[in-house]
Amino acid sequence: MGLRVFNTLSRSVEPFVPLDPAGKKVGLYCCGPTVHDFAHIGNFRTFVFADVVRRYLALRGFDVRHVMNITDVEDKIIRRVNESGKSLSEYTTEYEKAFFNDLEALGCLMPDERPHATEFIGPIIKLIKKLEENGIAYRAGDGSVYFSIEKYREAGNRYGQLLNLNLEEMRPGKRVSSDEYEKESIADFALWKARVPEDGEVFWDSPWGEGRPGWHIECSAMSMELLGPSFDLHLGGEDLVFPHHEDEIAQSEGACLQCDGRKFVKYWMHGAHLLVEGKKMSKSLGNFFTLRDLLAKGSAGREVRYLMISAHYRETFNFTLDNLAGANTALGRIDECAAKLRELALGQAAEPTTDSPLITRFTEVMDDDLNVSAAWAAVFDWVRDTNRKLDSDELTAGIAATELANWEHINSVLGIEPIEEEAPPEILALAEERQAARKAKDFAQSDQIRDQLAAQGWVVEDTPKGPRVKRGT
RNA sequence: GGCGGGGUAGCCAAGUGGUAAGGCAGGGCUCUGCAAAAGCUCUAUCGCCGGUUCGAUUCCGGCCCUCGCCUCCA
Repeated sequence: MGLRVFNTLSRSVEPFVPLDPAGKKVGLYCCGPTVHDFAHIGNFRTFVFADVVRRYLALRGFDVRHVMNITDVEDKIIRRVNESGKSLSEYTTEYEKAFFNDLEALGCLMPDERPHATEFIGPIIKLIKKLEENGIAYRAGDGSVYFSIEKYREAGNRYGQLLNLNLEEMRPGKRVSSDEYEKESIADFALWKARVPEDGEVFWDSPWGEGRPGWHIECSAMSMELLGPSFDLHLGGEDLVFPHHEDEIAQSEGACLQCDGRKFVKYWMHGAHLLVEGKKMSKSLGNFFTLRDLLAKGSAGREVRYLMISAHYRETFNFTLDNLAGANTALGRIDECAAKLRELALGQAAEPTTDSPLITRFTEVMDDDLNVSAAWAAVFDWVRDTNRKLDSDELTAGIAATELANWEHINSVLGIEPIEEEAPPEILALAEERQAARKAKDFAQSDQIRDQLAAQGWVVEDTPKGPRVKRGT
């Protein structure tokens, strides 16, 4: 059995078979952040999810090309740019930098491509022109260009592939009724927005005059430009299913760059949102967190990551500060176990044994639509089992090296950076001094030294083989 | 109003037609000069009510609660 994933297109779990005839290359696109502010932990759940997908595909032997776009032009950004008096790029660069810092702190691998919307104005225009040629895009009185869902349907396409849509029954929301765009139908969406005074200096020339791209078209243009008109995986948060992803399909398939029977995207995967303390994050509830908020409270990025991938990606996850505090303990057990194996292995190198229970079980549950919860259960069962063997001296250096390699193999997916720090000489000297005091049964002295070490952030453990010093409180 | 997820121990969270993984927190024990670490061990009848079944937490129906989407949104 190979990897199986839930595809939003079919609303079912399907075997994952890449488009590449050789079954090797996989194109993966994940809608990235809009850099108008610091991203919050809810945003990051999606990006960590994408990172796990990418890493697991790699472990499964696929050659993944991971693309994550940066939306660096849209309404909110333009408003803030005008308020701040900065230029567009001055403004967005700051948040983009913060975003990638946070992404790294969360143990995410850098996406292979990180395209900016503003760098793809050419391909965006080209795509809109194609839609115009196909009679699916039209110009409105205000100079903007819209996508006509009616024309798209008349051309034999289906609008509403990712969800059941009943446009006639749609309840017009506040935003729609107050909408002053001159579009023909309420469901139509902007491909190109004509320049208005509020846009300030943010605009580009186009065949339709000065303006800027609509939001949905950016992703269609960037993904197809970098991954081709038909690619394997498109990820994003569940809220993007409609309209963003549905519109991406419409634009891309409406442009007919893959009208040879292929689809724009073969598998759509959506990550569920997270709640904080059982509630939707909101500033007034005091449960709105960015990653830097949590780091400032003393959490480590890997603890946040662990929590984010402790639950299945399709389930709403309840993020609590209590559980975040416990993540440190849980990860510490893994560190501890790995550190003991490392000591025992004495630097001996080993290859992972793919038939080990740990790897077999891990792969089996991850193949089943990425059941990370079950994967963690496999990890912790392995930790307990390994500790037991360690305690009873059952492991040889060679086996320890292999077990360590096995863990590192699956950790290439979990992405939990080990915390390891060599104790500096003065700390080791103190530990030796304490050991001497213990030998002399001067426990008052040895305990005093232990407190001294603790004050400097080091914990000393007395094992049958002598004292061990490690980081801790 | 339409559509779609959920409700499993103090918290988080897997899973299954044959009485329930894992993590955190908590209790007991072993080890230890004391600790720490580690190990062992204890703590749930799976929202409510019916139905199907030899047997349901798992299937069906109803109800209650909760979350999301319905053109800002990860």
